[in-house]
Parts: sequence; C-alpha cells; structure tokens
Amino acid sequence: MADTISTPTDSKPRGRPRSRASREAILLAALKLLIRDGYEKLTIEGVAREAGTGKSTIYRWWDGRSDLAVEAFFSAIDETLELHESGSAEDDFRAQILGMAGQLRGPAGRAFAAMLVGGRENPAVASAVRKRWLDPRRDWARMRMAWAAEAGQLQDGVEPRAALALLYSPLYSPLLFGNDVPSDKDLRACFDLAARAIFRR
Amino acid sequence: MADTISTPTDSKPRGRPRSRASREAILLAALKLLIRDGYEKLTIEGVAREAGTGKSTIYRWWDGRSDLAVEAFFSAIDETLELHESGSAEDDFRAQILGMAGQLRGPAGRAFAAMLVGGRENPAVASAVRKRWLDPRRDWARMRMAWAAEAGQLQDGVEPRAALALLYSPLYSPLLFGNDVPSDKDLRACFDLAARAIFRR
Amino acid sequence: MADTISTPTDSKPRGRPRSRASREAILLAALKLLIRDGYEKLTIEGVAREAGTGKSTIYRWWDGRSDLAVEAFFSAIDETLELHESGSAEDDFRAQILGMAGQLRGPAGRAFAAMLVGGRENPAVASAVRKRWLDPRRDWARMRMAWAAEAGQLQDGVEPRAALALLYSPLYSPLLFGNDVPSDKDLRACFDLAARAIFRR
Amino acid sequence: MADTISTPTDSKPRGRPRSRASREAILLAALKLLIRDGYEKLTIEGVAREAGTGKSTIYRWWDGRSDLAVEAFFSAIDETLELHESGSAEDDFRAQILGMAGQLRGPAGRAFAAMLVGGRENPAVASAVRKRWLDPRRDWARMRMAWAAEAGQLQDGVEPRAALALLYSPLYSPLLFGNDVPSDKDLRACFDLAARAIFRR
DNA sequence: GACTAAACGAGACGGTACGTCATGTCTTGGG
DNA sequence: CCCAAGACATGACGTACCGTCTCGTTTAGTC
Repeated sequence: MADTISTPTDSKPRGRPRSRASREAILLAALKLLIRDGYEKLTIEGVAREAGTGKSTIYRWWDGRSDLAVEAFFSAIDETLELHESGSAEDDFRAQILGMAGQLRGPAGRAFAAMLVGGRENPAVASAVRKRWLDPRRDWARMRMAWAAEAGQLQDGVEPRAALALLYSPLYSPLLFGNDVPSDKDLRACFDLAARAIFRR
Repeated sequence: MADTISTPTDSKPRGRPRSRASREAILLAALKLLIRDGYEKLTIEGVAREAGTGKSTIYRWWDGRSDLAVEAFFSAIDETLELHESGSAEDDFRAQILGMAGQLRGPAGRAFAAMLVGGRENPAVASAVRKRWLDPRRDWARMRMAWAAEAGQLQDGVEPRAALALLYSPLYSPLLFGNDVPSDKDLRACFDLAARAIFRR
Repeated sequence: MADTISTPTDSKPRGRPRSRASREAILLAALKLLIRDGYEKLTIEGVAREAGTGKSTIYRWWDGRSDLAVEAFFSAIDETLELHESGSAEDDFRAQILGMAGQLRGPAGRAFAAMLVGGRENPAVASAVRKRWLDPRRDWARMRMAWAAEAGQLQDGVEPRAALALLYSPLYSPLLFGNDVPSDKDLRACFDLAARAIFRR
Repeated sequence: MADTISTPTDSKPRGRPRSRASREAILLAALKLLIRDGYEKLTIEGVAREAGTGKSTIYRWWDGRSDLAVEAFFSAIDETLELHESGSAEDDFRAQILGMAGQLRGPAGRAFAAMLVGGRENPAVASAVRKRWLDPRRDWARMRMAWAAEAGQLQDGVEPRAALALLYSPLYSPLLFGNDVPSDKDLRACFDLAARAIFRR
C-alpha cells in the first residue's frame, strides 16, 4: 500500500491532466438534459453547449451519447447497494426493494429507463447498466435467496428463480410504460402478496 | 382478398392507383427495419428507400417515425385479444398471459419493447401502444379480477390491483433489460407461484 | 435548335428543380468572402451563413471550396474572350493583353490568384481555371502567332513559344508575389520592349 | 559587429538551452510535408507528429504554419545569391536567371510557389519571401541594370524597369499555374529573345 | 552537488470547420 | 389529384486541427 515503487499498474500520466471541472460540468449537463428532454433528444452538442466545453472533450472521454448518458446517470444517483441481512429473508428483500425504489424514484427513474432505451440499440449501454446496477443486486438477491432456502425459510416447491422474478418485476415493469417506479404503498402491497406464496412465516 | 388466382403481385404500373400498395410497402419496410435495426435507427428516409416511395407519401399519412413505427408494429402482430372465460379465474389469466407471451415472442417483442421504450420521448407512441394494446388487456383483466372476487375465488385480503401487477409484471419486465419475453416454462413458474397467493383453490 | 423533341440528352428532370436563387446567393456570398478574406479563409460554413442556405445545398452542387471558388470567380468576372484581328499581329496582341489586364485588375485579380493557389492542392481547380481561362486565350494566341509567322510579321529566328511566353509573362507574374496585375502603362512598356524583338515593323 | 563576445543584448540564457535537434527535426519534417502534401495541407500537428516533438515547441519558436513553412523552405534550398559580374550585362543576367532556375527547380520550386501563393493570405509569408529571396535579387538586378545603362550596353529607349520585368517574368509565371520552373532550354530561348530588344551587342 | 529556470514531450482544453446524414417542408412533372 | 423524385433550410453527427494551457521531465549554468 505504502509502496509507491511497485504499484502494479505503474502508469505515469503524461501530458496535461484531465480536468475535473470539465468532467463534472459535462456529467451535470448531460444529466440535466437527459432528465429534461429525454434520451432521444440528448445531443452531444447540446451537452457541450450546456457544459461550456468543447465537443472534443466529450468525445475524448466518452464513446457517444449512450455511454455519456450511462455515466451521467450513475454519477447522479445513489448507487450504493445497501445490504440488509437480518435473520428474516422476507424483511431483507422488502427493505432492499423499497430501497431501490427510493433510488429510482423521480427523475432518476426516468433517466434510468431512458438509458435502458438507449441500451436497446447500443449493447454497451445495456451491458453497463447490467454491470453496474442489475448484476450486483441480482447476485445479492440470489445469494440471499439461497441462504433463505438453506435456512428453511421458503415454502415447499418454491423455485428461487421464479421467486426472484416475482419479487422484483413489479418494481421495474412500470418503467416500460413510461410510468414512474411504483409508490412504496403499492410496492408493499405487491411484495406482501408475493411473500405469501414464497416465504414461510 | 378473394382473388387468389391472379398473380399475387400483379401490379400493372399503368395508370392511377398506387395508394394501397404504397401504404403497405411502407408499413412492411418500416417493420422490417424496425426489427432489424431497432427503433432508434429507424429513419424515414430509410423506410422510403426500402419501400420505393417518396418521403412525402410517408409524411402525408403519418406524423413521424414514432407514429409510423406504432402502426407498422400493430399491422404485423396478431393483435387479437383472446378472451378466455372459463369458470376458473386462474386458468383464464394463465391462458391470457401465455397467449400474450406468444404474440410478443421473438422479433415482434423486440419491436414492441423498442417502441414502448424508444417512444418514451414521444408521448404519442406510448399513448398509442397503451390504447391499442395495454388498455384492452388491462380492462379485461380488471373485469375478470372483479368477477373472480365476486365469485369468491380470491384469497382473503388480496388487493385486485396488486394481484394484477404481480401476475403481469414478470411478462413485461425482461423487455426493459433488452431481453425477450420469458419462455412459457418460466412464465408458468412465476404465474403458479403468484397464483398460490392470490387464488383460492 | 428549334427541335425540342429530339434533344439528344433527353433527360427528364424529375423532382424539385434546382433553385436559381440559392445558386446565385451562394456564388455571390462566396465571391464576397473570397475577395474580402482570401481563399484560405473561405469556408463553406461561412458561405452558407452569408448566403442563408444550408451547407448541403452547397455540397450538392460543388465539390468543395476550391470548386466553389472557381465558379464564383468566373461567374463574376467578364470572361469574354475578345478577339482582335486586325492586320497587325502586334496591335492584336497588345489589345488582347491590355484587355485581359482590365478583366483581372483589382479584386478580380486577387481572386484569380487566390484560386490558382487553391488549385495547387486541388487539381480540379487548376484544370478548371486552365480550361475556362488559360486554354482559350493560349489557343487564340498560338493561332494568331502562327498567322503572323505566315504573314511574315515575325523577325527572323523568333520561336513562337518563347515569344508568347515573353509577351504574356509580365501580365501574370506579379500575381505570384501578391501584387496586382500591372498598370496599363507598365504593361505597355513591357510589351513594346518585347515587341521590338519579336515583330517586324 | 565583429565582436562575438560582447553582443549588445548580452542576455545570459538561463535555463535549458534550446534544442538544436528539435529545431532541425521540425524544419525537416515541415519541409517534407510541405513538399509531399503542399502548403494547404501542412498542419502543425502533422509536423509535430512527424518530428516527434510537442506542438508547444513549434509554437514557442514559430508564429504559425506560414512562418514555419518559410523557414523550412529557406533552410533547405540553396539560397546563395551568386553574383556574376563580368563585363557583359547580358551574360550576367543570363547566368543569374539560369542559376535561380536551378535553385527553384523540382520540389523546392513547388514548395516555393506553394508558399508564395499559399501565403497570399498571410502577409508575413509573402513579406518573408520577398525579404529573403526577391529583394536581394531585385536589388542586384537593378544595380546591374543601372551599371549596364551607364556602360552604354542598353539599346536606346529601354526602360530599366520594363527590361527587368521582361527578363525575369518568364522564370516565375509558370509557377502560378502549377507548373514547374521552365527548362533551361526554354528559359534560354526567352532570355535571348528579350535580350535582342534590350542589350546592345 | 544542490538549486534554478527555461525548454522539452505529452496531451487535455475550448473552439471552428469539416463533409455526411436525416429531418420535415416544398415544388416540380407524369400517370 | 396522387405520387416519385428530389431540392431545400436546418441542425447533429463524429473527426481533424487550431492555438493555449498545464503537467512532469530534462538539461544547462549558478551557487
């Protein structure tokens, strides 16, 4: 750690260092426009104008608007993966789902959906969203579900895959139709219903 | 329609009418490109080129690409709303959901998602899809659910709204992440799990 | 000529016809900027801005700035090739050279030189200038010189090629050094000197 | 003046001295690109790339591409002003003109013309070329012509200015049209013709 | 031998213009 | 009157250089 000599990737950053201010201005501008006008109307020139930078600075660091949109989005939302690991699987899943809803609620959710849109065309976006959002949450969920199964907290004959799909789908599907993430109240109702079929209490 | 004998594409380029042919060529071309390249890369010029028509002919009948995409999509998929009304609400819902999955499976589903999600910017698209696809099915589902409630087929304390969300979400949500509609097997597993919590049997 | 039916290249111009107004506005703007700022600072975007047209309209009809500059230039100067064919070769050449000087004097000459510059990179420009300006004048001059030789108006041992070079070079060479075409007075002095060696009187 | 020790502006050059290697690499690269691609396509970045230096090193010592091009050109050609001062003005002028042609022949001549003519916009280029090439030669020529006049070697009524224009123009004017400097043979023919009218023999 | 200061390579910065492409509108001529 | 063809003004695309500006690294002389 203290060893500055044998850092594995000992890359000397030559040339003028990247400007933090520009980077932040660009991401902020992109997010603003993404939320205000939607993904389809997000233009690189617009972002450059809004951020007060040159286009080349954007193209130097991002591959295009989809790439930029992804990073703008993730730079803005609270991406932290809160792990709730009490003894009760049901409580843990409920807490996590409500927490995710909180993170995606409002403009952030619109931007999230907007990006998933962009991702349809550009595989890189989809994969980025998957990697940074979906995968960690899915991995945690699978693990937690496996643990619950071991602990005998699942009802008989419950397939973990189907159970996870049932628990999480109501959170995402409204985004497909241009709606926001459901309210906590609605989400709770869905969750409790699903939980009836899944968890042993 | 009845005339199956005369050569199928017997277009005598003499004289006047081309209206129907153009219209169909345009819709076909639009669908082809929509499926092949996705919504975002669908261009009016591309459609005109593919269909061998002038751009103005497209603009005369449609408002823009979103409008065109919607109509192209619905002109192609089997939009029929199959109503299953046996005595068992569970059977009816299962049949309908699996039927919808069949309609949306494959390229059609991708186009569907592309439009839904790509049309987020243009409210007209979302509203068209809602009007032609979502609303009829939701209306039927609400009605069927109310009927089931009356008939005492629901378990105690089941909120119809939440129940519907739980039943239908697993069908749609994968579309948001660039995946296809789930397989019948997966869908069945989800449905059966949800049904445990919802229907009295 | 009057036969409108059997025109050899009977091309039916489909689509919207080219706009004369745009064409003229573009050429005028190009000329204005060419003269004001020089060839090197002539930009397509500048011309489009000045002319109030789109860039694509320029690119649709011209290959680039050099091509545009050529046409702008020739659309503006009096390109007419005045043929002076009196009995005296000396008088004819003098008249033609002074006439050319008149056409190239002032901004036009600067533009002419500017284009020859542009032509260094883009062979098309050089060839265009050659074709529309140089060649006709050189052809005439060669013919006139041959005629003079036949008529015994040349002194002994005068090579026509060298004689032509001697007569015309003083007109052009100042352009190379950023100067204008010489004054009539200077030109006359040069011409008379050369004429001493060339023409028999 | 002869004192190389106590130069008037005896500035002690603190810091790292200018790198000769860089300077030369830059000039060489500039010349290479100037000849290969012409003046218009000469870019600072291209030179820096070719020379393996940073752009700032170029901008530190030159004002821009025109300035650089001028110096690159003159660093390469044999700029020496050969003075031929025999008793015969005709012989002296002929020798000098043929000598200049030799210096300007080939790629160097193209570069020369490229700069002259490409530098039309930037007065600095033209003036530099004038100062380093044209002026010394013109001064010598004027002097030599005056001397010839005094010595009675000119024919009656010969204006020195016109005579000089006549003698030198055929050398330069082809450069304007993208051609090379004339061959010695052609140049000789022109010169001899002009000489007939100018020199007394 | 350490210090100082300018020149060096590298390359990021805000820009301008490039030449291409799609937009949605318009204007023709022909069937 | 409809329709293909296609010209039009607009504006974003992604690229190439511009000339300026940091950086960390040489490379002399001066202390």
